[in-house]
Amino acid sequence: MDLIKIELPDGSIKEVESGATPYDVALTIGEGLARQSIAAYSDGELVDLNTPLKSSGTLSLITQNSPEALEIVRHSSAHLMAQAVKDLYGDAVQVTIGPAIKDGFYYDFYSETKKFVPEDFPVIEAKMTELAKADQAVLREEISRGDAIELFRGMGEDYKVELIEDLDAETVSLYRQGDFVDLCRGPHVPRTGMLKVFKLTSLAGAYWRGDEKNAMLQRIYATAFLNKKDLKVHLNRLEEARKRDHRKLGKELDLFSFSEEAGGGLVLWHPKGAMLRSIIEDFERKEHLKRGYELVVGPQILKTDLWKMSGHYDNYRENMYFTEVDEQGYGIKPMNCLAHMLIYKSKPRSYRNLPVRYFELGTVYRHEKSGVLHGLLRVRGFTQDDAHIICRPDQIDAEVKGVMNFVQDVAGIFGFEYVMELSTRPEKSIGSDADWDQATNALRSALEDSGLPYELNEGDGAFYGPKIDVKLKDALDREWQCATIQCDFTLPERFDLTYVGTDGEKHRPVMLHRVVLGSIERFIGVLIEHYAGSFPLWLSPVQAVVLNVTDSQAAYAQQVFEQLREAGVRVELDIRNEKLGFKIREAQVSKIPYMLVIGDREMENQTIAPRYRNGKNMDAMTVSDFISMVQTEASAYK
RNA sequence: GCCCACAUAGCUCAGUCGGUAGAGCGCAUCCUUGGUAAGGAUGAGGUCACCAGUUCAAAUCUGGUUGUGGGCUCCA
Repeated sequence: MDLIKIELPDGSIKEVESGATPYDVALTIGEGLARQSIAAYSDGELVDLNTPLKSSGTLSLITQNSPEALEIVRHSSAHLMAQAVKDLYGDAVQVTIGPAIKDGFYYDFYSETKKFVPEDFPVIEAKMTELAKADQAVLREEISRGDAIELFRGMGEDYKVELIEDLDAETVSLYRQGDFVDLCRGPHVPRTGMLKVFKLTSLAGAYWRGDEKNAMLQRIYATAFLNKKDLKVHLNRLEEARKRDHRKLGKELDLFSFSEEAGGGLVLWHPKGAMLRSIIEDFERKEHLKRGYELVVGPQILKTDLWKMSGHYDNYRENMYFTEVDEQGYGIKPMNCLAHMLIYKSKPRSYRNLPVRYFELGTVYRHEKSGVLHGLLRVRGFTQDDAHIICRPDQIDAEVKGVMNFVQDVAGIFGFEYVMELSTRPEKSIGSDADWDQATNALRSALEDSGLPYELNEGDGAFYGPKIDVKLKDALDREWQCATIQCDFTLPERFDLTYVGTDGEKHRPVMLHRVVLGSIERFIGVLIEHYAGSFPLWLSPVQAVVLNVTDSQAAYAQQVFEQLREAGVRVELDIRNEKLGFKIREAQVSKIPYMLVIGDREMENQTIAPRYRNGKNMDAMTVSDFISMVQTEASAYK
């Protein structure tokens, strides 16, 4: 037998016989390590623990402590689940795909007869446990593409056949455990006995290959961990996240509601929610004016012909609401750009006056598919902090950077972490290569200048131009697009926007569509979850509540309340005939930052005794001292 | 829009086998005047989401509609 040299991460070299596996190598170091190992990197490539090593090279073992371990375990758990399902339901169910995902894994099944229900979960879990306890070896096998097609066709697994038919490779790899076989790249745990902690979580429909024209598959979501403790931590985290859910908090804090009578996806803002909105809108106007934007306001409906001219009628009609009066058709605006262009067009423009930056808190209506509505995060009527920057091509760069800085400033104030994505030219697109290059480079260089990481979504741009998307996460870590910057060459063309250049000729400007918060509704949804309902003082709809200890201080409490309200503090008065503890509790539960307690002592000294919502009592102070404290704190966005 | 599930008092939820409904909180009234997270008593409040159907009888079974939740597709 030939000997090969295997270099380990610590630099040491093991000599083993050719054909030895990573498991064998692990054994030479220690039995414990071998037991702990899940897979390995051989020359940088992920391989199974029982893959024969044919030549000298590097080897790095993936143990339970490695970051990759969980993903492999979950992927193997997906196979185990598929095996269990096939064992239980046989030919009635076809397997398709089952990857590991963040927080777990899923497997998609096709069946005409078997409808999975949550009651099946314990049955499937029990079968999985049984199969795992059997501790079957998980074996990799490589066969030719043709043989694989024949094999899966013989088994009646049409979806697997389709997958293999679309593969380029000469050979494909299969994984077998017991009598279950699945097409898979691997790697997997060496034995099913290594899968110990798993839990089926939910059931969902999913289109085959993510295309709504294809068959609807049944997806079972599940999760798996290396030990029970990690599973428990994960379940606790989900529990905590549910407490932050903006839909739950929105009801508890009386911020907003939806009504079946009004219609799905249409928000009813209650006084406290409307106050929060209004605070954010005031903030927005101020910040935009500071940055050279001008406020504009367009109409809520515009003639249908205009939507035809813009291309929305052809490309976006499904999402629009239309109305007709006096035989004239109107479209309710799903976007704000049209009015802004009409304002631009209302008079001749010179290169000297560019860029123009039109800002509007524009309320739009979009007919979103019923299944996608989600609290405030996906609605049908919403207000965008929308602006259109119409500029010369040579100004794109500076304008994009300006918007990026704006976005970063605002994210800093709210304390958000975010993910950025650059989406480039899709296959179906319009405009010249030069335009696309220039716009894409402008966006890219703004991203590079920010020094922050971003993802590249090749070919994911709008048909009219590339874009940067900024995504924020909700309590459950789902990403929601908020800010976006899009370059557009099409609409200026379609609307024949022009400016007179230095040469006295007409030129075509470029338009940037951009939002900073995105939609006020969505932003507030994310904001509620971000702060778990405990808004900083400057955002709190109610900043303070005046509480009297007994009826005898009611008149003084009333006087303090009025003094605060006049000073612009958002304050409430609670002089109900209740014990102080009760009132404190209510204020605490509604997450009001300051509780101002007034008893005989305070009335005597003409002071108030503030209690912060973290439970800390402050020394008594005069009302005017409290007012200036609140003003200082709020103006610093605290 | 598609798949699965769900819809009972203002809120959170119970309601067994088909025999027309309960709790806690909240609300109202009264008692209590109490110093930092729930004082006590009494009372009001429900076309069981909506529309059909099965049945002597439907909150309960069946179908449809609307809405909601988790996904898929799509998107701020």
